[in-house]
Amino acid sequence: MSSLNEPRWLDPDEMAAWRGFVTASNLLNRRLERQLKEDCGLSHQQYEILVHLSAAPGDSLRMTELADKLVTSKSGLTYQVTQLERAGLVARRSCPSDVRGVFAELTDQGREMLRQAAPGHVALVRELLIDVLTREQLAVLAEGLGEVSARLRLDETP
Amino acid sequence: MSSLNEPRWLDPDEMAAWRGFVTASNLLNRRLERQLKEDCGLSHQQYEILVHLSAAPGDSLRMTELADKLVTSKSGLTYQVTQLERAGLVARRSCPSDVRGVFAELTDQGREMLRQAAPGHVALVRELLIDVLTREQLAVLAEGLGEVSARLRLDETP
DNA sequence: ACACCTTCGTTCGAATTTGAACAACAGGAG
DNA sequence: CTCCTGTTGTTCAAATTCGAACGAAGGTGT
Repeated sequence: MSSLNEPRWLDPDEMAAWRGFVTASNLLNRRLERQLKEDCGLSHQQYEILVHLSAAPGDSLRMTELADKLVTSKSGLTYQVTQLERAGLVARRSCPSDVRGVFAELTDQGREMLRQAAPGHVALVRELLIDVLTREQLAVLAEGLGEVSARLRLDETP
Repeated sequence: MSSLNEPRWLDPDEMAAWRGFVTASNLLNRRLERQLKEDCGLSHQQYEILVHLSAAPGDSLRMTELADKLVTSKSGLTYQVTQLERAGLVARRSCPSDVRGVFAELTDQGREMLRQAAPGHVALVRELLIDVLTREQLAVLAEGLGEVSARLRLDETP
């Protein structure tokens, strides 16, 4: 009876995992944000845009595709791409096969900015997360959170 | 030579862990945000404020202490507590031992809101994260990210 | 060709977040 | 006591975020 009406609360271990996840995520974001801003005047989100573009064929991606990779809203991406465009790091290019489509493309200046920003960022990610964990912990994290992400992606657009 | 100038980039396993962490975090936040907003009109941040208050002795915490637990800025907390105060879920109380101090205290209405909101929230956290992972994965996550959080806390205020 | 439904990216207003600046106070060294 | 340094919470302007609404275009079935 009670098991049907009462929710299954988190036991101490589960709670520790959940709180650890939330707290680590917040603290990390905060720290990376600060470092990137001071170091090269970029927000973490802007940095990630550059990263995803540089990893894409032709250093360019459709707006929607990029928004999906970043896990952000379309309007949020529109805003940030506009900012990066003003800074000369990204350019918009219209899509040949679809008049509605817009490509965000990394400029030479954007590539150079990324080349300059990446080392410090990666070093910090390493110091704060990667090098704190063992190889086994990293593997578990990758597999577990990969699965979590995959399932979340599926629920999004069924 | 090059090892001194070239940063240690992330190998595929490390990258998978890092991307998994960032992506899962974003997707989860997004999803929880949506659910809480629809379900009871609260943001995730506001919900967490209620949670931390209800877990504190006397259902109340100093503003600074609460901001630390939430991992947010003091000004951000001031804003959100004001919102919750307007909604009648939280009340401000001045501190007896320190004139500058302000306690945020959970009201009866706030307790009731939390009682109503918690089941749905916990169920979703379970569905999207906890129940997706094995007991071992959860343990690794708790320990690993707990350590990451602990180290980040130390750097914050040296 | 036509209606119909979906997709694309942007715009808009509202809500939120942040860091810096601030005033008021606490606490300790001298 | 008196300066000096650090803390506390708020205010402020600026930047960012989101969802809903939108116009425009793609794609499909008839």
